[in-house]
Amino acid sequence: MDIFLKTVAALNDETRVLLLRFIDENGECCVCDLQNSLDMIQSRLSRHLKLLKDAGFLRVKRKGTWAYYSIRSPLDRFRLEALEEIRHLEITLPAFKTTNTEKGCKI
Amino acid sequence: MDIFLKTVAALNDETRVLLLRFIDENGECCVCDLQNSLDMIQSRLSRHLKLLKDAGFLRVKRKGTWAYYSIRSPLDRFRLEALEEIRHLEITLPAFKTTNTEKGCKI
DNA sequence: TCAATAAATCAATATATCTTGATATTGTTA
DNA sequence: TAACAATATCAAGATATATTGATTTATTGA
Repeated sequence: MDIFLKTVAALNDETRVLLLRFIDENGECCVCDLQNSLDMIQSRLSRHLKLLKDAGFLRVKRKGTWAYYSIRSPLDRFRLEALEEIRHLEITLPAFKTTNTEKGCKI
Repeated sequence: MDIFLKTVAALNDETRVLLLRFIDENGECCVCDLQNSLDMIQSRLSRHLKLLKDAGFLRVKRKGTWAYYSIRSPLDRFRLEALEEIRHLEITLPAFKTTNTEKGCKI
């Protein structure tokens, strides 16, 4: 029950649905790119990314000070169905905006 | 997005997950039977049943003053997957307790 | 029509979640 | 080691959701 509720709670927020969809479409993103692209402040992003990670939707890879978030794979059946549902939502996604390319943030 | 969030929000509560599971296992239930079986007060039940109905999980049939709730059918893919997930949760369900059989509450 | 019953709704309070700005942590580089 | 940058965590206030008891609505039967 607890794990199910945690999974469902992670989906129950517009910001997190947008994050899932954005990362699903754009692939691995570092937090700073998400900040740029989605125009959210860093603490807000960090919180939601942690929730999505703890609920089994995302994984993190660290390279130096950067954290790269991507859709966890493989996803179990229910989480995959949820993601599939999100893929079909009518959402206008903002464009991917990166910075710091010189320094190596974008892979 | 709104419908998806409404669907997910309906799942995001222990009481409602229990209700779905109970009605799924026992079939059509009237509110008074749910009160008896789940030991919940009526206003609380009524609220959660409405939420589940509005989110597309339940339907209501009225007979006189009684309201019989059952799993809506057919369910779309995502709701069905959610229900399937709930079917596999380890929950100790209380026994079905009915009253008023003489009067016609239990069909 | 009136009383009784089932269910829905409302109002108040309690609890949980989200947002923000500030601070802490971690890793990099000079 | 010190300064800096990216990310995570914390604390406070704002917003949303859940619970309860009281009230309302709808239906039945005397």
